[in-house]
Parts: sequence; structure tokens; C-alpha cells
Amino acid sequence: MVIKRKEARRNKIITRALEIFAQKGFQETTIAEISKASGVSEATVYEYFNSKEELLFAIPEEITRESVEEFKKILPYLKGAEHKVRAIVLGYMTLYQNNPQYSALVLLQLKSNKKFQQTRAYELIRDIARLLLDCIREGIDEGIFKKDLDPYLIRSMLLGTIEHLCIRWHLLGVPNNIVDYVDPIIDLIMDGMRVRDEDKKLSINLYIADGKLAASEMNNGNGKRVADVEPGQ
Amino acid sequence: MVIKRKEARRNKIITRALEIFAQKGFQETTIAEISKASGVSEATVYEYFNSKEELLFAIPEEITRESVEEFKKILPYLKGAEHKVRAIVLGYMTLYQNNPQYSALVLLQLKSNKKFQQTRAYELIRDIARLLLDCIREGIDEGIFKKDLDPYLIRSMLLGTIEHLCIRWHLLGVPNNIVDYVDPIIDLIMDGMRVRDEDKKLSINLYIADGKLAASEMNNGNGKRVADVEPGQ
Amino acid sequence: MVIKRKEARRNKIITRALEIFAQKGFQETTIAEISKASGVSEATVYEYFNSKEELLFAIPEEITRESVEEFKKILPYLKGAEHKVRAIVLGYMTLYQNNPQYSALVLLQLKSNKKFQQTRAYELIRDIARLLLDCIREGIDEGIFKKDLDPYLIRSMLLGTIEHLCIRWHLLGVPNNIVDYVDPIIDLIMDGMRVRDEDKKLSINLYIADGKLAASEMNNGNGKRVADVEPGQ
Amino acid sequence: MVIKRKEARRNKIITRALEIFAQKGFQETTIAEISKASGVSEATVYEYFNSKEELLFAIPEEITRESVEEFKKILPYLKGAEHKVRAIVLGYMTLYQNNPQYSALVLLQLKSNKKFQQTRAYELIRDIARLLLDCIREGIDEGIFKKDLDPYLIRSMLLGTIEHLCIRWHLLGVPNNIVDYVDPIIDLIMDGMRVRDEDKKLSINLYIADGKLAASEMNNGNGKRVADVEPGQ
DNA sequence: CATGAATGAGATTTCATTCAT
DNA sequence: GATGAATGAAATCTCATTCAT
Repeated sequence: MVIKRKEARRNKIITRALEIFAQKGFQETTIAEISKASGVSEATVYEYFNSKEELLFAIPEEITRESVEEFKKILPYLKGAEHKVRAIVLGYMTLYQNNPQYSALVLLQLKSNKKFQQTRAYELIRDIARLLLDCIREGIDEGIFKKDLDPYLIRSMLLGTIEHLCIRWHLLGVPNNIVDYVDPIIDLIMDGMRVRDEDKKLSINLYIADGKLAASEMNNGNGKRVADVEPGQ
Repeated sequence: MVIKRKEARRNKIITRALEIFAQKGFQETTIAEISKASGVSEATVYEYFNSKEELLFAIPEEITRESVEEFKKILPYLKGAEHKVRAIVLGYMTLYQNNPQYSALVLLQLKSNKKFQQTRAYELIRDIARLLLDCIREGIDEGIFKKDLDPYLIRSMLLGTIEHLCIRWHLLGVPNNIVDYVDPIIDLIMDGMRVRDEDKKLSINLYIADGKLAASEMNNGNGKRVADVEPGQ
Repeated sequence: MVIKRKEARRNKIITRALEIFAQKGFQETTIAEISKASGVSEATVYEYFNSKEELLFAIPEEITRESVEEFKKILPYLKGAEHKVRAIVLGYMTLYQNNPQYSALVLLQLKSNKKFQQTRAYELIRDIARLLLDCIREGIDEGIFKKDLDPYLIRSMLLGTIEHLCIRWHLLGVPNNIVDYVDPIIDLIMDGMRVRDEDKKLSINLYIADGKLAASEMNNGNGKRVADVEPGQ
Repeated sequence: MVIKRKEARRNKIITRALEIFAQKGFQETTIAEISKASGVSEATVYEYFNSKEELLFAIPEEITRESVEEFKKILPYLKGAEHKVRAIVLGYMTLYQNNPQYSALVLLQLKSNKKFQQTRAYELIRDIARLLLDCIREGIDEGIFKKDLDPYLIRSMLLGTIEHLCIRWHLLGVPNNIVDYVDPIIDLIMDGMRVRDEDKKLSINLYIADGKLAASEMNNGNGKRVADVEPGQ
């Protein structure tokens, strides 16, 4: 019961701190402000966290941990690297979109902080990134993804895209629904942007001409003989 | 002459400030430090810049402006959206890699600063992003890129990837040469990661069998008749 | 039994507090530190002592009291002011040397604290000083020490010397055995304090008596022939 | 001129700080108090001194330095170790008595502070102590003081006595004139230290010469008539 | 122009101490 | 009787910024 009260208080402080840090930034936020918003004294904040920075770093822990756990629960149910990658991307974006203060804090305040790299919360975030990397590798090993891909690059592309979109959303307000981009991202990463030949309206007619088997390509409306077909060996 | 001296002083301050801000971050850097490194008094720093933040925002201007100008000079010489996109990506990454302090400052200190959005330097960075967007649109219009692509998304993917790689480089030290990634990024964005059918070792034999034109797929060593070929219409 | 437990706890706190205060000084020591070292809660420390300062003042009481009692037991067995003075000096220095934390606390933390003057522990220390003063006076009254000595000054010389040596020991590490100095101190001071023969009101009359040159000492009013004088060689 | 202003300000701060530290002690004194008393802002105090402790340690420097210089000027004019020792003791006590705040600070706040040992001011104080030690040694070497004296002990006795008296004066109010004790101290210590006549190889011969009773002192091997002896009354 | 000097304005942090359980 | 938890109350120290010279 008493433990619950401490826990509740800690959570309250973390919640309020998240709100304020996300809105005003770390430096512009004072402990006085957080303590007042949390209904405790400044000294009490320091009972729970040894420093303002420790408080900052403690904030993303719980949400991130839950997210990692969820990922780990879900992944086994998914078959195929492609589905798994998509699931992680979807999960990531959902996490960011559903917890805007969390994502603002992580992307705008924490990611660029060197000390954050030595944090448990960062370790958890790295766990997710590692899961994603594993899925990419799995796809390569399974022959689903191209053999010569650099899995780190793929991961950077996925995470970079997600983060870029999310930061734009926070700073510019657009797009307002980043989760909508999951499929476009996945599709594009999987298939590329370039229009391919087979995507063109293409048909080949095979016919006997000049006593030979010939193929003509019908494109842009006008057919022309493109090849004589020799029997294969 | 006197103007030159002022200009030189201003540049000195900007140069030193870039070095120190990039290394220690904005908050951890003091005007005293910058003034000492620049060989001027603190008050003199305030002669040139009205506030510490104004100084911060003034730093990336010149480099960014030069970069934009270069892009604008080069692009007309390039034919084809694909080449142009590649050129901008390459230029971006080269800019970041060749000016590590600049990129550390922009990516770690400035991008997450809301006030930075109202800055001339930001406007210049946005110019580059706009060039990239235009090229992507051009490719779509030209039929080189898929019609249903969201050009903003493509741009976010490209920029997000570049920035993610660059931030990893600054914070983790790897990869140590991000420009190497230009072609892998472009190739992947253009073509996708998934292994396609046509990439498989596939050959089709056309032959006359049973008095009909038939096609057999040679795959994995064993041929089997897969279709009878009817004359097209 | 319960009383014993309380007593034991109190002693534990005092012991630990002595150690820490002596090592780090009063201001640098926190109640949290003492309570942890004592295995009790901070609040419990306040059950036994009303304030940090009260705890500080309580520490030297017991040791000092025991020391006073010992002095009082021993002194009656000693005959002669000189022996008594020496005994007290020896006792003092032994007390300080055998209880280094105690002496560090008393000499470095307490002696310069004005409030300490109103303390029972100080009262006890003053008791010892008074014993020493009494012995000095006794010596003067007995005619062992010079009549015109200021007994306070003598005491200050003895105590000042002891404390100076002890403080040097604590701060500089030398001398490492202050008790060795008891006799040098006593000898030197006594040589200065002690009534010498030539200082006594002494006059020698030389005269011819019985046909011999004789000398008579006039002392205490009554002359008596003390020697016949032979021509020297 | 500007230098003078800075110097004056520094002195003002030091003077006020001395007053307040001496009266209330280091811990009980706040920078706010000192700055107000000095007529400057708190920040200005920190312009001159990097920390409260640095200010504390800076206070005794000047007075002590002047005192050392004075000692060094005076000593050469004095002949004989005894006079020199007396001069230093007198100088010491005069310094302490004429600068009560200084002596209160040094004796009650600084002497027991370990960090003070690494201070320039402490170095100066040590200089004086060294001068005293040198004089004592000189006396021993000259045969004025006993050969087997430990000069360090003598010095500790002198300094310990002075300090004890001075501390008593500060804490108890008595004696109110410590300089009065210079001669008693010197006399007493000297009586203990001094090589005495009876310690010298001395014999007095009484004999009849010229029809009178005469005394000759045999010293250093050569006798000479020193007095005619008249019959006493 | 340049700057030495001064400071306003807080912010973080620390602890001794209290009190309800 | 013991303590976990909370906090009141400062105090030190830091800097961006200003201004007179």
C-alpha cells in the first residue's frame, strides 16, 4: 500500500515532467515547475530522482519497456521477414503517434543527448532497433531480401524515415497521421520507386513469320517485330 | 578595409562558436568561452550578435548558402530526375561529411529547436529540401517514378536516411564514411529490397510440341512445360 | 533489558558519529551518513538527540567523564604538586593519544565552537583544567613553585603545549607519539617554575669565629653557622 | 586608477568578510551578507573570489604577509637568541592582540581546517614559525640554551601558549591583555631553557688578601679576584 | 569600437528536521 | 519505539547581458 503510494507519486512526477519537458524543452523547464505540477515539493522530486537529468532519462523508460515487451510478444506470431519488418515499423510509428509527448521528448530532447546513450531507456530503444535488424537479416537469409543488402542501411532507412516524419509532424504539424505511411514506406522499401519494364503495358506476340517463330512487342500502340525465336537448347 | 576587419572578426567568432557549440552543445557553452577562443571580449561578441541564440542561428548560414548555390549551379547540367535526385543526395551527404562540426550542429542542436524554423539558415536548408522535392515530382511527372508515390514521403525517406546515418556517425562513430552509402540508398529507393521473379535464374524455352507452340520454364535444372502459346491478338 | 538496548543504540550512534565527525568535520557530515553507519533511521537519531549539534556535544561526554574520574582517583595517591602536575599532563596526553578521534573532535571541532562552552562535556573538560590549576596553586602555596607565578598562565602553557602538539599530530602527522613529550615538557616548565636555592632569601655572612673564617646562612630569620671556610686552592 | 578601484573593492570585501566570518563563523556567514556589507552584488564577490572558501583563505594573507616582513626587518637588529625569541613572541602576540578579528579567524576558523594547510596564507604563517625555530636553534648552537632541547618542542610550547591564551581571550574574555604575558612566558621558558651559572664549571675561592676577605671566581681555568667580602649585617 | 567590470535573476541542490503510521 | 517519507528554507554559484569609459 505504501509502496503503491510511492509508486503513484513517482509516476505522477514522471507524467508531469514528460508533459512539461516535451512542451518547453529540458533547459527551459524548472524543477519548481514540475514539482508544482506534480503537487509535491521540489525536495520531494529530488527524493525520487537524484538530478534533473536523471528525471529526464527516467521518463521514457516505462513506455519504451512496454513497447519492447509488446514487440517481443507479437513477433513470434508473424511468419515471414516482410511481415515482421512491417509489424515493427507499424509498432514504432504507432508508439510515436499515440504518445506524442513521448516521441517529442525522445526525438527532440533525448536522441541528440550524448549522455542518453548510457541510459537504460536508450538500451531498450536499442533493443527494438536490434529486433528490426534481426528481421532484416532473417529476410536476407531466407532469400526474401536481396543478398547484397546492408541490413544496417536498411534499418537506418526505416528508422530515419519514421523519425523524420515524426519530427516533421511535431515541428510543422504535417503529416498529422504518420501511421498512414506505414504501407507506403514498406511498399516502397520493398519494391522501389522506379517504374519497371514489367509494369509497363507490355505484350509480346509470338507468331510464325517468314517460316520462323517470331516475337513482336506491342507497346505504345504500334507493334514491331523485335526478335526471331530460336528453339532453346 | 575596416569593413573587412569587422567581417573577419565576425567570421572568427562564428568559426570558434561552431567548434565549441558542436563539441559541447549550446547550453554547455558559455559566451566567455567563445569570446576567449575568438580573442575578443564578451562584450564584443554582443556587438556582433544580439544574443547567444542569435549567434547560434547565424553559424550555419554561410555554409548552407554556399551549398544551396552549388546545388543550383549543378542541377541544370543533369538530365533525368534520377540523376538529379542522386546528385542532391550525394551533395547533402558530402556537405555533412566534409563539415562534421556543421552537421553536428545542425542535426543535434538546431533541427530540434523550434525557433530555428524562423531562421534564414533554416530557410536555406528548406531550399535544398525543396529542390529535392521538385526533382522527385519531376520524376513522377516524367513517368520515371511511379505515379502514385507521395513525393513528400520519398523526400522524408531520403533525408531521414541521410540524417539518421549522419547522427549515428556523430554519436556512435559508425559508419565512418557516410558518402559511401549514396549509391546503396539510391539503388534501394529506386529498386526496392525484395527479390523479384525476374531476378531469379529463369529461362523460357519456346518450341513446337504436339503441333502447338509451347513454352517450358527451365528452373532449378528441371524443365517442365508450363504453357501452350496461343497466337496473340 | 530494554533500557540496555536503548543504551546500546545510543552508544552505537555516538561511536559512529565520533568516527565520522572526526574524519570529515561537523559540517561535512550528514545525519543520513551517521544513521546509515549506525544501522538506524535518521528519525531514530532524532529520538536520541534533539539536533545534530546536540549529538556532537554529547559525543565527548563519556570519555571525558571517565577521564576526570580517573584523575580524581589517582591524584590523592600522589604526593607533591610537581608529581601531580606531571600526572595530569601525562593523563591528558595519554587521553588524547589513545583516543585520536576524540582528540581530533575536541581540538579541531569543539574547542572553537562557542556553544560548546555551555555543554556538560565542556564542564568536564574544565574540571580537569581546574584540577591542574589547583595543583599548580598547591605547588605555589607549598613553596615548591615560585610565589609570583600566575597559575593561569602556567596552566595555559601546559595545556597550550599539549594541544599544540596534538593538533600538529593530527594535521601534520608529527610527532607521532606525543606522550614522549611529557617529561621534556615537565622538566622544562618545572625548571622555570621551581624555586631554586639561589632564589631563596639567602644571605651568607662571612666572619671570623673561633679564629676561623666561617659562613652563616641567614634564612627564615634565624642565623646559623653553616660552614667553616677553608682557603681554596 | 582603475586598478586602484578594483583593489579597493577587493579590500573592502576582504575587510567585511573578515569582520563577519570572525563574528559568526564561516558556516553561519552567507555571501549575501558579505556582499551587502561590502556594497556589491553577490555576483561581484564571485568575480573576485571563486568560492566562499577561497575568500576565507584570502583574508589572512595581507596581514600575515606584512607581519612576516616586519619580523624579517626587525630580527637582524637584535643580538642574541633570547632577544630574538622574545621579539618574535612579542610580535606574534601583538599581531594577535591588535587584530582581534584576524586572530579569531586564524585561531578559531582556519587552524583546524585541513585545506587551509595548502594556502599561501598558511605558508606565511609557517614562515614565522620557521623564524622562531631558527632562533631557538641559534640559541642552542650558541650555547645559550641547553644542548639537549628539542627546538620543535620549545616552539610548540611558545606557540601553544600564545594560542591558548589568545583563544581563551576570544572565548572567555580573559585575559584581556595577552601581550602582558610576553615577559612571564619568556622568563619562565627561559629559566627552563637557559644554561645556568651553576651548570657552568664555577667555583668561588674565598681568601684573605690585602688583609681583606676576598672572593675569586675560578672560571675557564683562570682565577681573578671578583669581589671583596664585607661582613654582612 | 572595444571592453572591463558589474550584476540581475534564478536554478539546482542539500539537509536537518518533522510527523503520521 | 522506530521509521519512511516529505519538505521548508536556503545558499552557493552561474551566466547572459549591460553600460560607462
